[in-house]
Amino acid sequence: MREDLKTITLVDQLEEKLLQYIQSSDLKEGDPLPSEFFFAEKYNVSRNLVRESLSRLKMLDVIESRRKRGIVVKESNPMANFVKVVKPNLLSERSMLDLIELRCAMEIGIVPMIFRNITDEDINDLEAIVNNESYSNGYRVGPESEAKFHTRIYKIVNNQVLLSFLNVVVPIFAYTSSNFSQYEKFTEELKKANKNVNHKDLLKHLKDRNEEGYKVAIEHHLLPYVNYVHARKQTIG
Amino acid sequence: MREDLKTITLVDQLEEKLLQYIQSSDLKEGDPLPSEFFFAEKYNVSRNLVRESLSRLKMLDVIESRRKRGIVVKESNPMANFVKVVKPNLLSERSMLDLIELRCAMEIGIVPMIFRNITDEDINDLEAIVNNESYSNGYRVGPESEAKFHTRIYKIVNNQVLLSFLNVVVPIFAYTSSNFSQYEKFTEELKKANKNVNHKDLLKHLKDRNEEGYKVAIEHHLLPYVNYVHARKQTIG
DNA sequence: ATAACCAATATGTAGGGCATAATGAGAGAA
DNA sequence: TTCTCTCATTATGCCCTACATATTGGTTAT
Repeated sequence: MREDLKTITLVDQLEEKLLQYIQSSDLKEGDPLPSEFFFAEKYNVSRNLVRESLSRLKMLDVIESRRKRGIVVKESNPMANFVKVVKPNLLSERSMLDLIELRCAMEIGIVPMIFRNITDEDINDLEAIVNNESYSNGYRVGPESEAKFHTRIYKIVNNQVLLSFLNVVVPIFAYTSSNFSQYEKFTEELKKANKNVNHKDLLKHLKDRNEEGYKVAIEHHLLPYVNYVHARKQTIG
Repeated sequence: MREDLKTITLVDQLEEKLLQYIQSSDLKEGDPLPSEFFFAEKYNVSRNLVRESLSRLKMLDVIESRRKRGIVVKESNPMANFVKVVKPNLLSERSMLDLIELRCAMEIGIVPMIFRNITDEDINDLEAIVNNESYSNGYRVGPESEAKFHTRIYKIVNNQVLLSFLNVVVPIFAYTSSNFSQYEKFTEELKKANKNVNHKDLLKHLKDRNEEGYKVAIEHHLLPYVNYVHARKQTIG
């Protein structure tokens, strides 16, 4: 019934106004904003509220403030600060599953871009990473190695937002594989079906510039996750 | 040189502490948090700073506050509030290109998930949407129709975060196609090469449950964007 | 026992005050 | 004139008090 008790406060409105002000005033990165006092007068609120609103924008990396220098506009990576709040403890399982699913989709979707950009240097770096991996505790490498390899892959695409996204989802993957019980089952099944693909296999396709082969391989590589997400979503509705 | 003048303030630290507090205290959605006064005492700061920190978390939808009721924890869609700040005016061209690229990758990557989930009801809805589209001003529909169709596609995947992501990037697409000059050139080229794919074509593949055909078609459908992004990135380095 | 009322409580907002650091102008020296 | 040092100015960072308001829960009255 009374779900909508969260009142829209002055700070909320002010935040909106300040955003509009910044957007409409055609400011570029590094340009200074008027002082807190100015906004307080302009919008007829106390300096406290202005500070609160600006504080929100600071967190989102829209602006940055320096003592006395005042506040300057920032052009930020829109995903960079996400990593602050997207933490396993604060997310519902549902959201985590969504994020895992998106990461898998992303990884498959960037294949054309990878093969458009890949250079010999990329191959060399990846080779070094793969040679350093240890499969000591089974056929699957640890989350750190996993992240290292895929981060390097993402770099080929030359997309900063994509890299930030990976930073966001890596903790989710780590959390999931160590906390969600039935998870291991899916990896086991894959192994038995002999469809398990490791980084060495992926690298081979990259070396051969074999886009189709890589695409199939990466789909298999991610299949345990996709299956897991699908199954869990069925369960929790 | 002196780029790093942005001092780490007490609010920044407090924000971190409060996040940790929330994460470590094992609170579920709807659970109340201690009062602002409590935190002020606990961390030896003024209530103002506590309010500022909490205000940031509110903006990120981690918490929600109600008069007197106090502050309660929220389990939010991690991407939902993004749409507030990811606005064309506040982004560098670079970030916009990154986002466009990611959206294309996403669209291609979710194809397996679409065909895993699709039902007759989905087909019917999509058919209604396509029949309502007007190609009056050329062979390409407007951004609204574009968004409508793809939103419905995304719904098939049953992924809330994905839908939010679409909300984030739609304004970017609209801004780009109306503000970035050489953009139209790429669409033109595609049309000439007779590779242009419209929603009707996509729908046909969905109807036929033809995953491979759809995959190829959606890649063609998005090719103008991908080419545009690639070309621009080459130009701006 | 139910209804009306009141006190306690926590957020929302205002405004004053002080510390500090960066800036720029003005004074003094070469 | 020009360079350097100093100081007033200014804007952010932080604290404190006070009050309005809305919700909650207990108390009183019927």
